[in-house]
Amino acid sequence: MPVSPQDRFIETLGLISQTEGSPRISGQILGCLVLANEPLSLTEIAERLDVSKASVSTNVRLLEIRGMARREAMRGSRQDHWSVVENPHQQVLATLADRFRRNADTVKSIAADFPEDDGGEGARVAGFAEFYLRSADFLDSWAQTLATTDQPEKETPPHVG
Amino acid sequence: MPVSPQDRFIETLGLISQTEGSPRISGQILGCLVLANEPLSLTEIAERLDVSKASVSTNVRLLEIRGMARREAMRGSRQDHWSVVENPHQQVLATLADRFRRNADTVKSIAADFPEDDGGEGARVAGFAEFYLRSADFLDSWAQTLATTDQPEKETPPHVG
DNA sequence: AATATCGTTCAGTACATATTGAACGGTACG
DNA sequence: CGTACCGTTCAATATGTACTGAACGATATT
Repeated sequence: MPVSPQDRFIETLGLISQTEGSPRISGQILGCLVLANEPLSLTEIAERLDVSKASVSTNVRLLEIRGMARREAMRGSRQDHWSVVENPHQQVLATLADRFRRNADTVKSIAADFPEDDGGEGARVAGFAEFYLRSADFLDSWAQTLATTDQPEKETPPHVG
Repeated sequence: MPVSPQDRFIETLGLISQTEGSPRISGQILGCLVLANEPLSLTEIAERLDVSKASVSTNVRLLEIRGMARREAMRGSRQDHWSVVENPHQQVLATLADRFRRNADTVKSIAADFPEDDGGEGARVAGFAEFYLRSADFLDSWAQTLATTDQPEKETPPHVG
């Protein structure tokens, strides 16, 4: 009994998610939404993945925080429905950039506490901070690239904002 | 009793490492090596961080695999000594690029298994694969940037190789 | 206003893995 | 050839957290 391409995609995204330090389920949910191409209810997702609704509730909101999923109200239904945003990766890169920027701030303030005659310790720490800062900038420009390049694949540019 | 900037730097790198899904100790070791600016023995690292030598052994080799640390033989000592490489971040970015490339391959092969009349499912999956592939390229170019820009900060370009 | 239908929260469990102490193998020294 | 010194490996433990079932609160319908 070979597994379907759909299941393999979902499972793969779950594994990738886990490798990157996120809950496996969040990746699986993402795959689910990508395949569906239409808003899915919390119950539908839970049944599709065979997990509890509590997990779906928690993790779909995690995706929302990361800017990858969006909650939508469906006409004629009291249930919340969820779908992927236009450029899910763009959003997650921006989030990642924020994290790097925070890292930069933290390390930079530490670097400032080193005395002058520290034999270069403070300078090396500051170098780390600079890396995080430049990384954040780089990630942002990358996200920008995705925004412009992925757009044409949609037939109707949504002109968001 | 305020903690020293050194300790805060080490602890911060440990936290960041943990956030990114790696063992905390590996980040702490990295911080240790950065501050030291000279090769440190396994025992020295273990005592500095107050952790077991077993952990240091395992995690310093993890840093080695990621290309951030290098094992060095010190004249007159039977002990292995460890130091950070010139551009630790450059190496880790390249490693990350490899991972993305593997993700791209995996997802791409899954996308190929979708039938023609799948309502666009296969195309969306392929879009994911393309993102991973382009991400890998982006990471590589980023690493390249670091290689050229970080070099001047050293007074004597080591001319490794 | 009462009831039903949601989504969320919370305590508890299960699970993965980071970390450790002790045993092991290998290599240089006497 | 035995001994001491390293680094690694392995089984066991500790720790963090993903996940679940059940209780809760809120909202819409009747």
